[in-house]
Amino acid sequence: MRTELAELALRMFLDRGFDETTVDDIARAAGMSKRTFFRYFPAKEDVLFGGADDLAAQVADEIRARPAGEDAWECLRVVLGRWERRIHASNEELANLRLIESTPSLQARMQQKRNQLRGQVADALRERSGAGLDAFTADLLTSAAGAVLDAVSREWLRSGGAADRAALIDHAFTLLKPSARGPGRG
Amino acid sequence: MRTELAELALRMFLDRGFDETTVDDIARAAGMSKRTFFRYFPAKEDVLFGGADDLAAQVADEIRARPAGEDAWECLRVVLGRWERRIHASNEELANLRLIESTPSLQARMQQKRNQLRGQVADALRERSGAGLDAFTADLLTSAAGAVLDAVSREWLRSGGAADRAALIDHAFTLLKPSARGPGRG
DNA sequence: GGCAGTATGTCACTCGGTGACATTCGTATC
DNA sequence: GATACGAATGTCACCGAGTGACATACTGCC
Repeated sequence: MRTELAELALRMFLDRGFDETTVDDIARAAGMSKRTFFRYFPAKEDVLFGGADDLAAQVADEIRARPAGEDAWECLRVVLGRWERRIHASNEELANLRLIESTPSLQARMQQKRNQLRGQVADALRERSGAGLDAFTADLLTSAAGAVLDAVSREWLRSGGAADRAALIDHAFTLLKPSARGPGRG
Repeated sequence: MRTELAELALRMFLDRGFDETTVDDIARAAGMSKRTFFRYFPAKEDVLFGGADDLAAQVADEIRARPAGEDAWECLRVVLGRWERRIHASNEELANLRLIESTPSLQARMQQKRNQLRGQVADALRERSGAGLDAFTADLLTSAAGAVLDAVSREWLRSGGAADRAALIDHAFTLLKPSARGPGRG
């Protein structure tokens, strides 16, 4: 039900634009009232980010499942690389991303979701490595990883979907790999 | 006028909270109508980010003014370090940041502003170094720099304002310094 | 059949934001 | 000093996102 609603809404957004599509329009098209729509989704924007919370938990779990001795940055590269490949594999994702990128309120919601994810990942990263990783470093590394995904998404968008996301991610992670100094090992 | 309005609004936000303070409340307290408020600020959130646009332009200019031969990452570290020190020096900033961090819509607006800044900085970075920096790398470096500032802000907040921001920024920039491989020089 | 619980609809309301139009006010000009 | 003009402001009506309260189905269950 949530899924059907989400698909319908997405189609309407791509067709008319996000701001030009009223919640009432969506609800009517789905044969329900506006009030009911808001019982499925807390906000209009969330219709596009339905799976984000589950995803965050899943990613955090994958992080926790990595070997405790593994370098934190390497761990992020592996897990987020996999995630990225899983999520943005489909063709629809390009239109989807374009929609988000061209709609401020959607961009805002996306960043909020990503920040939640980042927090969970930072926690998972610290759990995984015992007391070997301070809060600041975990924050820094997850923020940097987010920056990588961000820049890659932008480049992918810029290339019209032609860019090799996996290669870009790999390259970016390599470029920003923390230089070993201080208690760097996680 | 904008400034007075901004100060009044901030006081009210800190006092009652952002969501609990109506635009009409602010306008009334300032002796004007709601409509007039919206002629000074395009949105309620913007009352806190009045200077952000000027600041972005200023930062971009500083970037452009750096020597063309300087390493891009070093350039970011210097300019953003200065900026950071200038902005967050005051005591009020702690309460301010706490307010933003605890209010989703303010956080969203802040990130939007920061992303605008990021874009301008990326452009400035590329202008500065002729054709020596591709769009993706500029995006990646500015995103990473943003990640640094983000993580530092969070740590500063976590420490209750006690942390040494300058030292943290320095440390973070050093940690994430791009390893020289490929056409790395900017 | 009656009963509880859940999904839904309806209604009224708040608040952020905007467009249209009237009004005021300071000021330059004749 | 009257006037005309433009900018700032107020008023009003409106839209759309959300929410709370309450009524009303539609289930399964005893």
